[in-house]
Amino acid sequence: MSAIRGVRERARIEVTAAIKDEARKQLAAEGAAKLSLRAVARELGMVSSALYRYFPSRDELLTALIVDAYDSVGEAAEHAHRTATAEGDGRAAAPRPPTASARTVPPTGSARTAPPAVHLNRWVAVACAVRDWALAHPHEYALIYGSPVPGYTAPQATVGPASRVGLTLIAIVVEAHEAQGIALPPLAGELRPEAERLAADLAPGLPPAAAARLVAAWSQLFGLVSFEIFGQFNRVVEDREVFFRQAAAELARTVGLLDGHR
Amino acid sequence: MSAIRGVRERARIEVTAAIKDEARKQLAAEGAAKLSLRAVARELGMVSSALYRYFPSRDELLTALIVDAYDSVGEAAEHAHRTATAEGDGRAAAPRPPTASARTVPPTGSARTAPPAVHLNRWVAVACAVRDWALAHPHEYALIYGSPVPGYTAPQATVGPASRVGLTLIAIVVEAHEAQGIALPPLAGELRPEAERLAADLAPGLPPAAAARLVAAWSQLFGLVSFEIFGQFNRVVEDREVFFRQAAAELARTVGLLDGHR
DNA sequence: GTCTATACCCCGATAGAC
DNA sequence: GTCTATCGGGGTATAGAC
Repeated sequence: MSAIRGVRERARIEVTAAIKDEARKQLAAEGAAKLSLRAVARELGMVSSALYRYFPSRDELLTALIVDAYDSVGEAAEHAHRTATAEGDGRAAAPRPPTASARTVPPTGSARTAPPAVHLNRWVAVACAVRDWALAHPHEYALIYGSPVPGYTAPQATVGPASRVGLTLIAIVVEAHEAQGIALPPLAGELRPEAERLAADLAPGLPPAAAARLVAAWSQLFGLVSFEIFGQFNRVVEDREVFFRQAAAELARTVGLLDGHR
Repeated sequence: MSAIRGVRERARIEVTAAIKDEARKQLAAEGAAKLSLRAVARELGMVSSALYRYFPSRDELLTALIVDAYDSVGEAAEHAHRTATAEGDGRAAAPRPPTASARTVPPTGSARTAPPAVHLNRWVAVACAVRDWALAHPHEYALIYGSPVPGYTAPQATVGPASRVGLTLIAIVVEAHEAQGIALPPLAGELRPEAERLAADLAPGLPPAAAARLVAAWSQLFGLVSFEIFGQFNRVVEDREVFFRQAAAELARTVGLLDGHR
C-alpha cells in the first residue's frame, strides 16, 4: 500500500515537473500572458482536462512558475554568496571559476592592502550571479522582474522566494558593517524617517543611511540587468559584462562597502 | 477636390487617434501581448476588418503605441529639462510647481554657494518627470520598459523616440561639463575601451568615465522607476517620492554633477 | 471605407464515461 | 487519473458586395 502510494506520488511529481518544464518553454515562445494549459497539454500528448488534476487553474500554474523562478535566482545569489565567502577572502585565484562573469574586482595595483575588498567582492559576485542567471533564463527573468501579468495578482506564497536576492545583499552589507564598519555620507534630512523605517524593517543593526542606500542599490542593480535583458542596451553598450561588473562595484561603494584602495 | 481631401484626411486622423486611444485602454486591461484588433473595433462600434484600413496588422498598431509612448515620456523629460533650465537657475521658488514630485533638491544650509546645484537640480527634475509620467501611464511604461512583447520585434522607427530621455540626460551632463567641469573618480582600467567607445558614440566632448557612468545611471534610474511601477517596492518602500528624489540626486552625483555643498 | 461572411485557428473550464 | 465531448467564448486575416 505504502509502496503504491510512493509510486503514485513519484509519478505525480514527475508529471508535475514535466508540465512546468513545458510551460517554461511556452513562456519563452509566447510570454506569460499567453501561457495556455491547452497548449502545454497538447505538447505533452495529454488532453487539456487532465492538467486540471495537477494545477486547478492557469493562474496556479503561473504561480508555480513564478515561485520556481524566484527560488532559482535566489539560490544562484545565495550560492554565489557562499562561494565568495568561502574562497574569496584573500587567496588570489579561485580553483574553479564559478561562471564567466563572476571574477573578482579588478586587480588594481595594491592587491595586498588591508582590509581587502572582501565584502565588495561578495557583492559583485552576487550581482554577477543574478546577471548570469538572467542571461541564462531571460523569460523567467521577464516573468518575475518584467511587466506584471495583466489580470494576475501574485499570492502571498511568492513573497518569501521573492525576497531571497534582496536578503542576500542585505546580509553582505551587515557582514561588512559588523566586520569593519561602513563608510557613508550623510543622508538628506527629508529621507530620515523613511530610512529609519527601512533599517528597522530590513536590518535592525544597520545605520539608516545604509539601509536606504541598500534598497536603492538593489533596485538599481536590477535596472542594469533589465536594460540588458530587455534590449535597451542594444547598439549602446558593447562589452556588457565588463560594464556590468564595473557598475555593480560602484553600487557596492554606494552602500558603504570598501574597495582595496586605502 | 482639395477640400474633400482635407476633410477625408482629417477624418482619417481622428479615427486613427480614436483607435489608438481605445487600444491604450486595452493595454491597461489586458496587456500588450493580448492587444486585439477585434476588441478595439468592437469597442469602437466598428467591424474588425474596417481597422485594417488604418493599421495593416496588429503589430503596426503596437508599433504606433510604442512610438507614442516613447515620445510621450521623452516630451515629458525634455519639458522638465527646459523648465528647470529656464526657471531653476537661482531663484528659490518656482511660480507654479510643475508636478508634485518635481521640487528641487533639499535646501540644505548653504543655499548661496557658487556654483549652485543647477545641473544636479535639472537631473533630478528630469528624473522626477520620468517617474511622474510612469505613475500616470503605468501600462504604457510597461509597454516600453517592461518585458518585450513575445513575437514582436521593434522596427527601426522606434529607436529615435526611444532615445529621447537618454539624450536629455546626456545634455544635462554635457552642460555641466562645459559650464563648470565634472568631478569623477578614475575608472577601472578594464572598462577603458568600452568607456571611450561610449563617449565617442554618445557625447564626444565628455570624459569617458562620465559617459560610462551616465549610461549606468540611466539604466539605474529606470531600475528605480520599474521597481516602483512593477510592485517590487510593495511592503518595502513607503514614502516613494522622497526615496526616489534622494536616489535620483545620488545618481546625479555619480555622473559628476555637483551639489550645493562646497 | 465600411459592411457581411467566411476560413481557420485559439482558449478555459466542466461533465461524465471508463 | 485520463479520456471524449461540449459550452461558450476568443482571435487574425481575407474576399467581395456596396
